Amino acid sequence: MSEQQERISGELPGFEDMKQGDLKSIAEASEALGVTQRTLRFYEDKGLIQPGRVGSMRVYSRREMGRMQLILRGKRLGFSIREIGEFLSLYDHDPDQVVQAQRMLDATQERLAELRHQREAIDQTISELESIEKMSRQHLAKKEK
Amino acid sequence: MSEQQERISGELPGFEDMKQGDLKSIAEASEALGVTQRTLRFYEDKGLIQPGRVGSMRVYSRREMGRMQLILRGKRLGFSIREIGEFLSLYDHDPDQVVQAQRMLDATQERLAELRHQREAIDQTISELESIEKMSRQHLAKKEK
DNA sequence: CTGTGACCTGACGTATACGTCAAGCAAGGT
DNA sequence: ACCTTGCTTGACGTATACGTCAGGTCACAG
Repeated sequence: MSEQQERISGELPGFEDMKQGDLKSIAEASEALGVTQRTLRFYEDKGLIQPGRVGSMRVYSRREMGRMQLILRGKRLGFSIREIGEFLSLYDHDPDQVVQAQRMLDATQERLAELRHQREAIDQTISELESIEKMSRQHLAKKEK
Repeated sequence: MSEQQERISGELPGFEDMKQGDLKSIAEASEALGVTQRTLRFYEDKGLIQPGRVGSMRVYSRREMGRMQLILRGKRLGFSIREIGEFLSLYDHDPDQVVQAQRMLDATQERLAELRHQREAIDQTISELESIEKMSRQHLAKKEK
């Protein structure tokens, strides 16, 4: 094992539980989060996270892992990376989270409106497709004879 | 008015109603269909339509207009241009439309499954967002005091 | 000395459905 | 002769979220 990787996750054999504060290498972080290393570097490029460095190697602390959870949640909710970046940025520079919560509320409502609209569109499309389905079946049944 | 355009839609002044069979220039076709000229050329490139030519100018007959309606409908239903192209191709080379109807049925069902799945996902996302909405409001209400 | 593994930094590729120039031709009007 | 209109064919641009090389460092194993 190279010193480079072991400096972080295994330099104290037999003392794994004591390694300082859950610091993870990029491999461990991506594993734990279920994303690729590329994704972690990408988010870093976009300014969403700022892992520490040991030499040139990235080090992911609990803070970064927490931010990543928020980011992934934001993605599941359909926010773009840019939007998520704005939330996090506000979150950082807004001690009592008032501005932040307000913007979040706004964005949430916009997104809800979008989703409700999409839902209607999908429902319409579904019923249109169902009628096509029927017609196709009838057409095929006729030719079956 | 240039001869080029008038050859199609206006060469018989006073007899506009008699111009042979609803032939349209690209401008008229795009106008009637509510798409841009670029779109018509794009679909032609992709092989979805084959308008005739008078010299180098495209001529849209009722047949092309009909195909365009099908194409636009397919798009509204969420099929990709490639899929639509396949339908039309089958439609062309399948006299009694049995193969065609079968493929259509398959694709329709796949799409329906997708949409129902999407609907569930959207419903989940909506309720998650609604709970975030509540929490944001509470947070703001607290800070309001 | 060389191979191997984990990491690093660019930088180009991907998919979709067109939008947006750019440059050019033909023909009628002024 | 020149301008304008309508049309033509390329060909590059757009947005998003990464995927996928290519090329290079570092340190230890054999």
